[in-house]
Amino acid sequence: MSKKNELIQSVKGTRDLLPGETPLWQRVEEEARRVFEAYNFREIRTPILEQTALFARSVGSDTDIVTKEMYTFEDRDSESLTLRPEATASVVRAYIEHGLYNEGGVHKLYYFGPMFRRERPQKGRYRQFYQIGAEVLGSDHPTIDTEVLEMLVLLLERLGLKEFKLLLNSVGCPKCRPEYLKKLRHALDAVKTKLCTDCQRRAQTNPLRVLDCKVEADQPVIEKLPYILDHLCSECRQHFECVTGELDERGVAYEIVPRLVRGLDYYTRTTFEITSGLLGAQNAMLGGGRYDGLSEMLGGPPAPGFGFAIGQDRLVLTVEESAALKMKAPLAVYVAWMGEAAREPAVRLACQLRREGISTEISFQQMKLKKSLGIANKLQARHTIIIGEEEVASGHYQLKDMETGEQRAVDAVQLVAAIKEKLGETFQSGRAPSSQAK
RNA sequence: GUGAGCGUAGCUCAGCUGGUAGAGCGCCAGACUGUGGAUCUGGACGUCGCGGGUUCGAACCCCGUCGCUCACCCCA
Repeated sequence: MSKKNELIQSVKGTRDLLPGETPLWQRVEEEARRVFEAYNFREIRTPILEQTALFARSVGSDTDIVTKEMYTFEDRDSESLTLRPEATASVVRAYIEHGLYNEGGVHKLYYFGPMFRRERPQKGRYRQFYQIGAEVLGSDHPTIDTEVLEMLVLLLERLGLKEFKLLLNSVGCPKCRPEYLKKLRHALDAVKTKLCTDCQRRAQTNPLRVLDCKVEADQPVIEKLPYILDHLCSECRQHFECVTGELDERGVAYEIVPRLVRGLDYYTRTTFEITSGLLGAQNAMLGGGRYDGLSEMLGGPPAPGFGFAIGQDRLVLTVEESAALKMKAPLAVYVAWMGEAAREPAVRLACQLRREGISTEISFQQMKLKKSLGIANKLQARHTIIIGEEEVASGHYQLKDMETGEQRAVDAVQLVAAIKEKLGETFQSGRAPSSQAK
């Protein structure tokens, strides 16, 4: 039990996004929406809470996520529930549950939202973290893979990112992978003793991960291990060649990394990751791939899928680091009033401005003009409207441009129009231009 | 779950070999009865993370604990 008066702080691995940083988050979300919708994706919102079995069956009951990272608890009726660790399973669940496949064609869906994984927090990794993801359900055509990758690269470019790499691999399918794994295990048995202790353990638990080892001394050994790319069945090989061929056609740069491994069980064929050097140890900014058997695993009809998840926390970090976006949240108008006679006209004017969508601040108590201007300055207001006894009497208010310091008397009746004109088209909303609808 | 580093004012940090706290920024007020951003002057704000130990005396040394950060594992 916590002591009285003890400070209560946010749960470990969760954090508050303060107004200083939310503009950047909004910017990223707006750009994602715009790009996704340009590719004809539509938003889906699924619950944060799901039955535990959903993740056990899709992500894989032996994966780290399921065995030790999920927030799982018993509901009052002793049903086991879990805070979603990822969203692909939920999207596929919804697709099946509502029979979207009956509509025919492919479904292109995107989502935003928080995910939960109980790991030790570090840079770019949180227990509540945010993903922006998209899924295409209903076809295994390689062009889908390509189109989605093209879309992702466009999004990153739109956000001003330069330092990123698209890493590509194929992990085969249930037809070719088991055989490959057998070969890999066999090869590992022969060289195991030359590897680091971590890899010796991985050779048992998850042989694919050995390929991903970063220990310098292990590299010569790892390079001689068989890669799955050389052991794909003909269908998987053809699919992969199609994807890379079309990426070339579209001018999307990529790097084939035969050692790229994903941690979720449901992946088949194409897998990929986009990394950024600006991120520290957790350099995977987003990842995804194809999951052709997932729908069946969840009791649905055959419905091949391809998707990705962007780590929004990490994306925001790189956008910050690359300093491509300077966010300002300028206020359009500050209304300064002095004297009781000015109060009502000032309040009425502020209301009018706000109804026009012009961001406006007004003090709720009377103060010296000097003080008001100080506040207007701190809020970075573009304009200050000064209303005192004289202004009320004459019906002309002082309109001051805070940047230039210029000031003139404007007829109160024409004030809103005058401000609109001064703000110009880009600032109709009174906020930065990023809020323009698509 | 494992390891390392760090917890001093709202923020960034200083504080020599132990003598009960300082700077810059920010904040508030004034110089300037209705004109901001500069300058100057003054002011408020600290259980030195918490608990225990050593000591005449602890922000400083020791032990424990909590928190944060980074890394491992794994992933977004």
